[in-house]
Amino acid sequence: MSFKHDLFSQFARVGKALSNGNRLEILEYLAQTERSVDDLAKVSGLSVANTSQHLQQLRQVGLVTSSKIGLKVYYRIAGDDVVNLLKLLREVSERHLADVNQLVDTYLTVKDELEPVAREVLLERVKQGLVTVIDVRPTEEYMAGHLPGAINIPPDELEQRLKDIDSQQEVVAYCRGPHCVFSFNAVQQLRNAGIQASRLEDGFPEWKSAGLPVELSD
Amino acid sequence: MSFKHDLFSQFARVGKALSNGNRLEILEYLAQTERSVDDLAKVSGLSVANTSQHLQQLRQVGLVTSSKIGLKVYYRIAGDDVVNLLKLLREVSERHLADVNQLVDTYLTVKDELEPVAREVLLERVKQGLVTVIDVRPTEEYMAGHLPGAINIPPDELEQRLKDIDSQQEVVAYCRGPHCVFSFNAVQQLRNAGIQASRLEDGFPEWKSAGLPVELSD
DNA sequence: CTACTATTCAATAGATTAATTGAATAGATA
DNA sequence: TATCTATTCAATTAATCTATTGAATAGTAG
Repeated sequence: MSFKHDLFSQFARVGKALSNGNRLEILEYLAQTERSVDDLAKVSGLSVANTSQHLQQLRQVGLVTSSKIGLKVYYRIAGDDVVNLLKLLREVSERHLADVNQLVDTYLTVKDELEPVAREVLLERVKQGLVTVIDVRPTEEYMAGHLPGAINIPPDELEQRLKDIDSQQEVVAYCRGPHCVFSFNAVQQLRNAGIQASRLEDGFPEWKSAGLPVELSD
Repeated sequence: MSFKHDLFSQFARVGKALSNGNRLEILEYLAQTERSVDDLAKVSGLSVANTSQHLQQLRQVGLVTSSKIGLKVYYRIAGDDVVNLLKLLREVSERHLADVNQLVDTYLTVKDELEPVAREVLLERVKQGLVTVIDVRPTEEYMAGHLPGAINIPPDELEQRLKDIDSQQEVVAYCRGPHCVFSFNAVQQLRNAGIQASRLEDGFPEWKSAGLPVELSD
């Protein structure tokens, strides 16, 4: 039964692309916005050659696409289904791998108290002007797309900008994904400042891939 | 940033479990029903020791669970989320890997003509008694769970049982999953016999994990 | 044309993986 | 108790993977 064997081998190629932590990290960066190779090398901390090789592997199985503009080669995620696959991979890991929960519990100690906000609920409250949404990702990622009405406060600017935030209103923070530490820290800081704050359950890529409205900056 | 690194490494462990065709095949068998090690070795064509090692890898990342009953160790899929992950892995592969489409086109030449039936549509028509549903998997898999009202006709029995099928009624066939050849072949045979036949879009595991009703035989 | 930048290519060493083989173990049966 | 069965363990080989290094290539700018 060669067909069955060949077919599973093909599916396994995609699994293999997801079998390395550095590639998964690169995919998370690309889920925020397209980036060039050395841009990705910088944020991931890998060498340029190594980053390039990982990107080529991802491209070979169709998880990312690329195009050359001038000197630079820009890579981007191939589609929303890839974002969904990554989301499900994280969820399955979290549900079935004890080590993941242990890590989350160790590093994100505030997590249990946080009760993340669901996407649909947030959208309604944003429309009614009842909530301030802050995007705690780096500005370049915010610029490439963010939640409607969200204001951008990168992690290192939060402290000095606390005074600009309406302390009477509820604040919801989000960043790259459900395990991105930026939003956990932000919520912690906001609460310490006496502001009612909570975290969005997922990050920007999941919001976007769910087909919810997205705003661009130029 | 050790947390981020460690977390992606954990997710990568699950990816790694999905990075081998034989393991994916084993997971598909387990998605039908729980099975013992040498049972799986037989259906997959792998050696027992090799099968055992693959199963241990799957268990280590929580994709399957096991329990020993008497001499035998029975393995089963850890949850519906694992079935969904496999489904999405297949879909992403099919959408982004040209090789998959080429394989499907080569081996399942009838595919384009088939227009698979959607699950919800089928459920309605089954309730109204408008359609005969046949499960073309091996009997042991059928026994462990099948669509409501489906009759079991394993591939090698179809020819001799063609005369038992009401040729006035529409027939829908399904098997292990969207790429399982049994149902393609069955539809072909049925059509050649002048029966109006089509394929269910997915297989039994996807039906079950979608929360749709399932019937058991004893 | 030359120098520079961003990316890819090619070769390499060390680590990991898959499958095989044969032995070890746990539980059932005679 | 001795034997049989199902599974796991341990050791091995060949193949593959990751990251590093330095060179090659394509495009840009002076």
